[in-house]
Amino acid sequence: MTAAPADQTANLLGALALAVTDRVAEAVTDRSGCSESAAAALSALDQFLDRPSVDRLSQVLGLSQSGTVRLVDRLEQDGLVRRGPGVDGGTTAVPLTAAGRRVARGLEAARLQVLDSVLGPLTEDERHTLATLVGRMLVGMMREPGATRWTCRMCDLAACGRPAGHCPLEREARARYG
Amino acid sequence: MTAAPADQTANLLGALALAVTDRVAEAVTDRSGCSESAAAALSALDQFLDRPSVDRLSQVLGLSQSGTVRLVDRLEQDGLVRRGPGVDGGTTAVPLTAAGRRVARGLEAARLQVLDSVLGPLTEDERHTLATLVGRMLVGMMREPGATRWTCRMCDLAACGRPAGHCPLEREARARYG
DNA sequence: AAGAATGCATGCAACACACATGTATCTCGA
DNA sequence: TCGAGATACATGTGTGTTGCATGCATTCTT
Repeated sequence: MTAAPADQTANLLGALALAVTDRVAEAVTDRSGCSESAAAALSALDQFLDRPSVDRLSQVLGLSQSGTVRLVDRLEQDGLVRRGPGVDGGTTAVPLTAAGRRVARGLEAARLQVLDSVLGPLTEDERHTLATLVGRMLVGMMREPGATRWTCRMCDLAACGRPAGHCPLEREARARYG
Repeated sequence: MTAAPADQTANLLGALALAVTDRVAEAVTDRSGCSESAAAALSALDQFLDRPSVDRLSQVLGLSQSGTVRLVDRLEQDGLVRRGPGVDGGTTAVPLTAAGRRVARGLEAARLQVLDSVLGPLTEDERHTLATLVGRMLVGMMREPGATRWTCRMCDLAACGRPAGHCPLEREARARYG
């Protein structure tokens, strides 16, 4: 048995990333009945933003401003969000409706369930090891805040452990930018 | 410091998968100047198939048959593939042109470069550990051959070590289906 | 108070994709 | 050898998602 090629790990990582992203997207869109970007928007609205504006949402999702407006149009038409007055007159807030929050929660659960099943073959110890390595890679991929889109869109804040300071990205961000 | 939540690993895995997929897609489309599915098609045509037919391509990419026909239209229009007679009169072969192969190779290199940089923070030992864990997860995600789309689309066969029998998916497939 | 900047909305267009259908070729049985 | 069914590719049509350019309202700066 000859040595594995140097790039095998890289290749496997790419395959896993693609496969996992596919499965999550499939589960999430099946569960919520809405498109991928709509799902990402709902997830973000459920978690990231206090009083989410259209503009902020466009940053999180990496969509253009007009694209985000259309997306919000669709979500509003489906009764998942409603537009309201923002903090000042120039902005519009986009809070979730009760139905929207329900869909968002379901979609997050579906995501975590898929991810959990992917981790199925690993022991507890191995998961811990994996978490460490993945955290380091994610930290390495960090960019300045507000660069393009959130690397963490679709993240589950509670699961991530961010409030308790367990999220490696959050910790790194604190260390870098205070 | 309280214990990390049980789902943290799952969440980190999801974040990494999304981030990696994003970066790869960005690099690949920047490099090749074509869409994501076009890039996947070029990669597949460069590697997976002996005498690729439209139908087979649609299976690999998980596109509908008509969608694949349009995709091939575009690729042909860009001079990246050319349609030719297939093995029998009913089929059409879609080999890469020289230009197409060049683009495909560049795109694969861009992909591996991104993945390699993601692995940057890890030591050699850690990469080895990661490869083992990722391989196990991928095997766990396997489905019957011909299910929907290839989990390995965009894979680099040489990097994967498939010819030498290093690819965990290939090994598992052999064990299962001979 | 005037001008610049910011944020949201809309007209318009492009792109990728799916569904339904049409057409050509192959396969198999009588 | 002929015809029925299967297979594979192509095309008409419609839809959903996105971006660009632009218009308009509000806020900030000087």
